[in-house]
Amino acid sequence: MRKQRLKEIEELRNMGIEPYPYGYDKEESSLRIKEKYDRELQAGQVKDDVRVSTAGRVMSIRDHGKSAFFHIKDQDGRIQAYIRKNSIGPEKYDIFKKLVNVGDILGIKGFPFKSRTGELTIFVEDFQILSKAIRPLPEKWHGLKDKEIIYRQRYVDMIASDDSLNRFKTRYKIIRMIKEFLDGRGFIEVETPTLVYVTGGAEARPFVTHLNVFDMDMYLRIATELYLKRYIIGGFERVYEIGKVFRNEGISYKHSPEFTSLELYWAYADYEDIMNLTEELIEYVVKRTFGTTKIMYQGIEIDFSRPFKRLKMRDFIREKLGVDILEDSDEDMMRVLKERDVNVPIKSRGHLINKLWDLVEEDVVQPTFLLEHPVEISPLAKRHRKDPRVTERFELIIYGREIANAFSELNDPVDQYQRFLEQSKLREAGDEEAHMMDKDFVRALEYGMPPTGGLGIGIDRLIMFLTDSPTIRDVIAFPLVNPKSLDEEIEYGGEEK
RNA sequence: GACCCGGUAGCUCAGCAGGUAGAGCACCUGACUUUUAAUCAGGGGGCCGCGGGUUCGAAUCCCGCCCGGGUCACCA
Repeated sequence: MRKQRLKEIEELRNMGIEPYPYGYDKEESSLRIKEKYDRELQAGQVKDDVRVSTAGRVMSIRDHGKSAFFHIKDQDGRIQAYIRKNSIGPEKYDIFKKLVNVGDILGIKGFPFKSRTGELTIFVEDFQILSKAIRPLPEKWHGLKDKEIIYRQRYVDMIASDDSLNRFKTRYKIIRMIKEFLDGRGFIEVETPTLVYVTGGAEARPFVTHLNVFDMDMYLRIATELYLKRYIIGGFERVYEIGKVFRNEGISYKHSPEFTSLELYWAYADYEDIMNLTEELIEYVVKRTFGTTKIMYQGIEIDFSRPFKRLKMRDFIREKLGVDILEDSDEDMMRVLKERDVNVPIKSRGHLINKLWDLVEEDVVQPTFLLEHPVEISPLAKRHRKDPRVTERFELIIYGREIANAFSELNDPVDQYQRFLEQSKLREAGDEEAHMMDKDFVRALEYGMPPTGGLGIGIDRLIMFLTDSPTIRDVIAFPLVNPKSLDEEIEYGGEEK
């Protein structure tokens, strides 16, 4: 088929038609044209006192001999066009019939009318080939189902599936809404390094790279936290960054080695303030994107209206499993785990608590703030002012998944140094996910960081909910895939095969 | 990492009691001036994921590998 298309391109050039011209005067989108004329025209009615010009990819052609209907698709949707031999002239019509195929990019000019069946259509008076495709599109009815092609060649998926194209448009909108909200609250969007000397702000294995000028290993950031706090120390009071972070770990429906995080830091605020901000932010985004706070995710209705439920981690686990993570012994907790067939080597009390939580987290479906995690599992959070066994921390749980993590930030340099020290010991003992000692960050804290509340949101996971996507790969346009040997030979012209 | 399922035409899939590789869409040729999965007639198109084995003969059976999907485990 490629051979056939390459032949056609040659034919076009022989006729003096450039199959890859430089531009086109696209005046209106398919959507705009429909908005303008759809209501005013009745089926069969013609509006030939106006002219429209648009462009897009040919998605289907229904040839009737001396006339043809076809659809073109652009960023905003699809629109039908109608071309007729006696209107456009036999030469041009012949070019359309023989040298225009599904998949090509076409510019069309003409006037709007409504077909017998009532679909707004452009009566084509002139067209121009803007790009010849030499590969065929996927099947028009069943579309593209092969996940491998969907992820490896997302451009094909976007062409074939309006849902896919729209999903990434929605992603853009959601991120824009978040920025709009935060800007309105006086937050300043900043940038921090992606290449770092030491990683921190999360527990994760980093990607390692090498800097030639200093002949030293460097890392890709695993979080933006420690640099954003340096902004706060420097004098900024409300900052945020939306950006990629990298974690050299497994891939799953909710994990990607490269993902987008939002982190924000708010001086003089505590975790209560952050909690209020978080639910306002989420509600705002959902409402502005969908016009309602209720959306369906995988067949279940999720209501994002404020206030979100607040639930103390201790209370919830006690209620569900009958064990108290603050009062009961490790043995008691172990017993509960064993009763539920969880048999894992226990590394620490914190690990036990995490495992208990894993047993109950899927019971939390509607947006819920999980509060006051024990100190053992919250190394970066301040202790609770009323109960030193827990921290001023919350996670936002939706559909059993963590969407956000926040706390009153630790700003005591001595305490921070101690925690780094403990972490680096773990690191030396082989724990690749333990924090590295970040002496410059401790030094920065020594200059004094105001009391600060911080928030991290997994943007991709949030977008999964808002686009009803079952896996994170569906909301990352070009997800990481196994490179696989590029065995496809690409040949042009001449050669026989 | 363990287990399960899959990889056949550009796409969606059938074929798997071992015996010349199929359909629909797409493509090419022809007919058709309001179709929308247009219709009708004809035609071309395949390293059956890769490598090995069994066999007179393998898309089909056996072994290994690669790639993908799912479940569980690990991880947060």
